[in-house]
Amino acid sequence: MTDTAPLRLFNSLTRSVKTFEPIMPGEARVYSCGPTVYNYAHLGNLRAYVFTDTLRRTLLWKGYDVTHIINITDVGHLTSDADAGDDKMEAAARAQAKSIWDIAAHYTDAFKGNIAALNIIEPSEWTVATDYVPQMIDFAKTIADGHCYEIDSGLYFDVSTVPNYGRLARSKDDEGEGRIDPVAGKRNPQDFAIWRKSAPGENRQMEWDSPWGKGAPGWHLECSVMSHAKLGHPFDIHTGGIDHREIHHPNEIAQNQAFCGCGDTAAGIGTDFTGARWWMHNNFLVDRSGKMSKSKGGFTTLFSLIDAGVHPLAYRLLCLSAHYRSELEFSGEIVGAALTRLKRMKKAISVKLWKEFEETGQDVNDPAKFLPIPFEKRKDADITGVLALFDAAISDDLNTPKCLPLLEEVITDPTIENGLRWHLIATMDEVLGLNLLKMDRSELRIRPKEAVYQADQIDMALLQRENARANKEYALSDAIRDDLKANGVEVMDGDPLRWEWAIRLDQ
RNA sequence: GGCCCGAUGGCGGAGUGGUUACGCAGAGGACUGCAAAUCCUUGCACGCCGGUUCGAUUCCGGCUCGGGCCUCCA
Repeated sequence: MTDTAPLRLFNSLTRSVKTFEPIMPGEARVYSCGPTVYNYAHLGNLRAYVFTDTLRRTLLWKGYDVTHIINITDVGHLTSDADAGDDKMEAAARAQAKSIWDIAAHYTDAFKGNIAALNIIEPSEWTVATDYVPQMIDFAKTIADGHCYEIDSGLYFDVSTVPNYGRLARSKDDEGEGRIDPVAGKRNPQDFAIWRKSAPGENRQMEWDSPWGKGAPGWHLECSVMSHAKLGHPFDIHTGGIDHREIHHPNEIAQNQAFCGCGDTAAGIGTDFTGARWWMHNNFLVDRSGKMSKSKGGFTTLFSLIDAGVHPLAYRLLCLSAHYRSELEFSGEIVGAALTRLKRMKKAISVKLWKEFEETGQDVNDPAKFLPIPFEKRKDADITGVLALFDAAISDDLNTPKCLPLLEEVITDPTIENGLRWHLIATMDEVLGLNLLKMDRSELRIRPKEAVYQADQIDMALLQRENARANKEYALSDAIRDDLKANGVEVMDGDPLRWEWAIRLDQ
């Protein structure tokens, strides 16, 4: 932390960039709102975790000891409107005729698979909402008196009992002309459910006994409870999608204020108490019709990208090519451009590695050459100045789009000696997570689901073509190449990889 | 209806009061039997109207268009 630039981060509370100061020196405690596991994550959802991972990696890069929690929401999310709809999990279970627990397990596994495919570092711990129901009930008991009131549908939080409600959202108190009919009995339009009672005669797969009757916790409760249980309040940074800035996080803050009993200013904390010092929000992935969202349907998953022959890390690169606070456009063409960019980076590296091997006989895969420059030696090692620029860019509120050209410069600059080059790439890739050195280039060549040929068939055809070329039978060799091309295979004679899938990305 | 954000070259996307982002695509060249891949070179921009300024893509105001939130959402 002494030898790198001060880390400056945007805080949604103040809508400004400030130098990050941890509560405990050398430590950073981070909580990220995780997925509701009633369906597959779409690419827009995943952008949030690439952002969070960039934050995590940057903190590690700067020497912080990071504790990072991501929750899995397997209870409490409603399908629709003001607190009266189905639970999303229950609805999905019914639709698929499965146990709600099976639904949760299936989509949780799928999500974790996506996380791994994107080279996102696993959190220190995944917290699962249903594991914390007793703690949620305890939390609710603590705040019930003085902050909550009971009506037929459940226990509600009265937002007028905490100071400065909604300041994160910058919302106004006058509600205008909402599109949703208010729930009968609520004191304020913004009041939200802490505990939702099961309706009489309703048979839910997930319900618990509570002082307010059988039912399930409200969605906002879990994040307050799990962040408090795992990180303590206040912790350093709370992350989430920008949509949470308006409802979920203000509600979480209100709960935290009520639980802490500390009102707006907690003694000894030195800042307005919200439960976290920093609230950070990533912007949306959008397409021509607007933001991607689960409830809108027709979304793109990482799985469908892979089926089209796009490596997940191309999507990661796409995310890194824009600032996390900017909207990012998505289309097949756009992610295809990112894939091309990633493949070129990988190729430049692997070609240089191979040349180095031919010249010096050094093991191409020697792990020692791929080690990042130790934190305390980064300044000395940075004879090119490029590492300082990289540090400045990432320290400027995680400006990854500015980092990428610096990485590309390190990869291609002929004046950088290879030994240093590998260490510089490894050092930068600690933050960017593109797995540039250890992964083999051929791993980026993903067979599209619709592909006709198998790899061994292609090898066979290329062998025949080589024979034809050796005999100067160019009509035959060209015919083989044309056939491959017609079936989505590009022949690349001058490339050690020899051939590549042609990616067809519509839309 | 209320609140908020954005508008950069063909596409994506940084940034800046006066000098290159960068990537993808395109063009030219090298290489190749011809291509592809790769390498080199290269053209292309700051929504509209006013204002401030010696000078604005960058600051201010208005307009137009697009998007988000107000309901579950990353």
